[in-house]
Amino acid sequence: MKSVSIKDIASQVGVSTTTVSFVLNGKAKEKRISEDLKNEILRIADKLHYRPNQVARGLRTGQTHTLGLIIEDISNPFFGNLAKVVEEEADKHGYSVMFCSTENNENRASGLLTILKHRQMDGFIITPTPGMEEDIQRLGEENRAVVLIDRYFPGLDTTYVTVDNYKGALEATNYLLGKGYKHIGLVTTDSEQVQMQNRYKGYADALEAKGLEVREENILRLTFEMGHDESVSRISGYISSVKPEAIFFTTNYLGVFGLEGIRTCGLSLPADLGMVCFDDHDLFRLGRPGVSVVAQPIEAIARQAVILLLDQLKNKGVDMEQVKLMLEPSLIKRDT
Amino acid sequence: MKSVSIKDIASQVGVSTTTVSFVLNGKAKEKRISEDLKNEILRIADKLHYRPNQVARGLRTGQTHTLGLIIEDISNPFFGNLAKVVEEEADKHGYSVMFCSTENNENRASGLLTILKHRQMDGFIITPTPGMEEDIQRLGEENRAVVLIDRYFPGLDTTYVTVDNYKGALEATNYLLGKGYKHIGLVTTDSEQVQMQNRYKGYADALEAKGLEVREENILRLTFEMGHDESVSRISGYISSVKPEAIFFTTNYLGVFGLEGIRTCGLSLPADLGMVCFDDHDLFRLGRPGVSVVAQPIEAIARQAVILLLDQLKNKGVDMEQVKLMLEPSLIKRDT
DNA sequence: GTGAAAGCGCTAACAC
DNA sequence: GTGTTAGCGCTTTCAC
Repeated sequence: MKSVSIKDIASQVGVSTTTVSFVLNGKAKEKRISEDLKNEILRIADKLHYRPNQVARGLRTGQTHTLGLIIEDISNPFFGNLAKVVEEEADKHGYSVMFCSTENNENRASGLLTILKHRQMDGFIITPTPGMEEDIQRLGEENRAVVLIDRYFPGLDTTYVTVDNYKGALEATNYLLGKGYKHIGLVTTDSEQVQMQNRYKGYADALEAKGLEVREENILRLTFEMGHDESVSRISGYISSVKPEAIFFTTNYLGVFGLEGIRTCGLSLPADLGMVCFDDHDLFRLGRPGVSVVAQPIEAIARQAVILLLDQLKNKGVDMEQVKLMLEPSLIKRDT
Repeated sequence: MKSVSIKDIASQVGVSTTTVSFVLNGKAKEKRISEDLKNEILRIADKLHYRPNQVARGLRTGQTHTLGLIIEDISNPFFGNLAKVVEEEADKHGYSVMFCSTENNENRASGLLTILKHRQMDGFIITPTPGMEEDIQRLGEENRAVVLIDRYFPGLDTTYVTVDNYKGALEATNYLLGKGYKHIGLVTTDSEQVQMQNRYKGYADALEAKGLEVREENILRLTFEMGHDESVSRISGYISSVKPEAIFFTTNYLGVFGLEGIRTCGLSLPADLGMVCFDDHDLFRLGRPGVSVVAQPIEAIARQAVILLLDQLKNKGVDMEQVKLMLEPSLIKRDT
C-alpha cells in the first residue's frame, strides 16, 4: 500500500518537494526551472510510476474532480443510458462519477445528497425528487455547481436540461387521435413534478383541441412505491373498467407494466387498444407489435448536462446565468 | 462554501479540536470526557450542522469509504441492476460507489482502474475484461480489497462471485434438445473468458451427451466492438446459411440482437426456430412470444460481492482465504 | 531558479 | 480529563 509520493521523487532527485510539484504541475517554465532538472524529475517520476494521491490533492485544492450523479433508478434503462454517457463525458475531462438512486424517495435523496456533499463533489447532476426543492435551492446558495436533468422546479432559477415534455405528449396524443381513437386514457404517476405536469397538459390540450372532454376517471395515477405487482393489477383493473380505446403512458416503466396489464386483460395491441409511451425501451422497439413512443435524446441530455456542469466549474465565482435547455423529443411511430 | 469544521466547534465550545474529535468519533467514554462537555460539544456540532469533511478524513485515515465498481456497461440492464444493488448495499454500510463502464475494452479498463486506484478507493468490484489478468494480480499484490463478479481468471487466486455458467448452459441446451431440436446453433462472443468458455462447454457437452456433433460452422462468434447493425446482420446471415432449428445465445445483448436478426430473416418464434438466452431481459420476459432464458440471481450476486468486499476491508491485514462463490442460475421456460 | 514552511480538515500518540 | 502537536500528501506563498 505504501505508494510513491512526491517526497520519494524529491529525495531521489535530491531536490525539494516544491520543485517536484512545480514540474509535475507543468509550471516548470513559469517557475523557470532548468530543463535538465525538469527532465530528471520527470524521468524519476516515471520510473517510480508516480501518480498523485487525488485525495490529498483534493484536500489541498478543494477540487476532487468528482461529480455526483443522483438519479431516480440506475436499473431503469433510461437512467442507465444517461449514466453511461455522463460517465463517458466526465471521464474525457478528467472527472469521475459517484452515483446514487433515489427511488424517487425524498428522504433518501436528501440523505444521499448530504453524503455526496461531504464527500466534496465538485458538482452535481440531479433528477430531483418531489420535495427536493429546498435542497436544490440550498445547493445554489452554497454556490455549488448543479445541473438538473429530466425535471426541474419552475420556481427555482437553476440550470437544467430537459425535453419539451408538453410537445412530446401533445404529439403522442395527436398521433392517437389521428388514428381515430377518441376515448384515450392516460396512465401516469401521482407526481406533481413539472415533467409529469407537462405530459399531462400535452395530453389534455390535445384532447380539448379536438373538442374532447378530459375526464378524471380516464386517468390512472400510480405511485412509484407501488411496485410491480400492484401497478400491473391496477392497470388491468383500470382497463377493464374504463375500457379506453387507446392509452398514453407517461413514462417507460409504466408502459412496461402496461403491456403486462393489457395482456392480463386478454387484449392485444393494436387490434384492441392503441398505445403510445413516453420514453423508448428495447421492449417497445423490438417487441411485437412495436410500441410507438416519444423518445428522448438521451445522449444529448447527458452530454449537455456534463458540459454545462463543467462550464460552471470553470467559471467558479463568476456570476453566471442559469442555462435552461429544452431539447426536442421525437415521436417514433411503430405498430400501435 | 466555507463549511463548518471541527475547529469552529472547538472554538465555540472553548475546547481543543482533539476533544471534539474524540466526542464526534464516539470515544468520549474511552477517553473519559465528562458527560456535560460531551453533550455540549454534540449540541454545538448539531447547531452548526457540522458534518466531517470526508476528503480530509480520508487523507488522514487512509479510508475513503468509497468502492470502485468497474463493469462492462452500465446501460446493459444486467449491469444496471447489479449496480443498483451494489450501491444500495454499500450505502447501508456507509460506503459510496464510483462506477465506470469498460466497454469490454482492456485499455480503457486498465486506465479506469488506475484512476480509481489513485482516488484511493477502499475496494473494488470488477467484471474484468480479457487481458486484465495482470492488473487484477497487481491489485492483490498491493493488498487491495477486490471481488470479481460475473467472471474471473482461473489462474488467479482471487475472491469472486459468479454463477454456474456451465450448468446454466447445459440446462438451456438440454431444454432445447428436450423439445426435439437437433440442429442447435450457438451465438456467442469471441471472448476467451471463463464465463463464456463454460457456457460454450455446457452447450457442447449437452450436444455430445446426445451423440450430436459440435460443429464449428454452427457457432457464430461476435465481438463486442461490432456494434448493433453489424451484429444483427451477421446473425441474420448466419441463420440464413446455417439454418439452425434452435439457437442458444450466450448473453442478453446477443439475444436482443438475435431477435432482430430472426425477424430480418422473416422467421418467427417458436414456429420456425427455438431459442434460449443466457441472462433475462424485459424483452424476453414480456415480449411475445416469451423467450426462455437462463436467469442469474442478480441481487444475490451484487449483495454477496459487497459483503465479501466489506469483509476483506474489515479484516485488512489478516491473511484471508479467497472466497469463490458460484451461485445457481435458473432456467425460465417461456414460449420458445 | 530553488527551497522552507504553512496549511487544507482531520485523527491520534503522547503530554500534562 | 483535556490539550499539544505531528502528520496524512499535496500545493503555493514567500524568502533567498
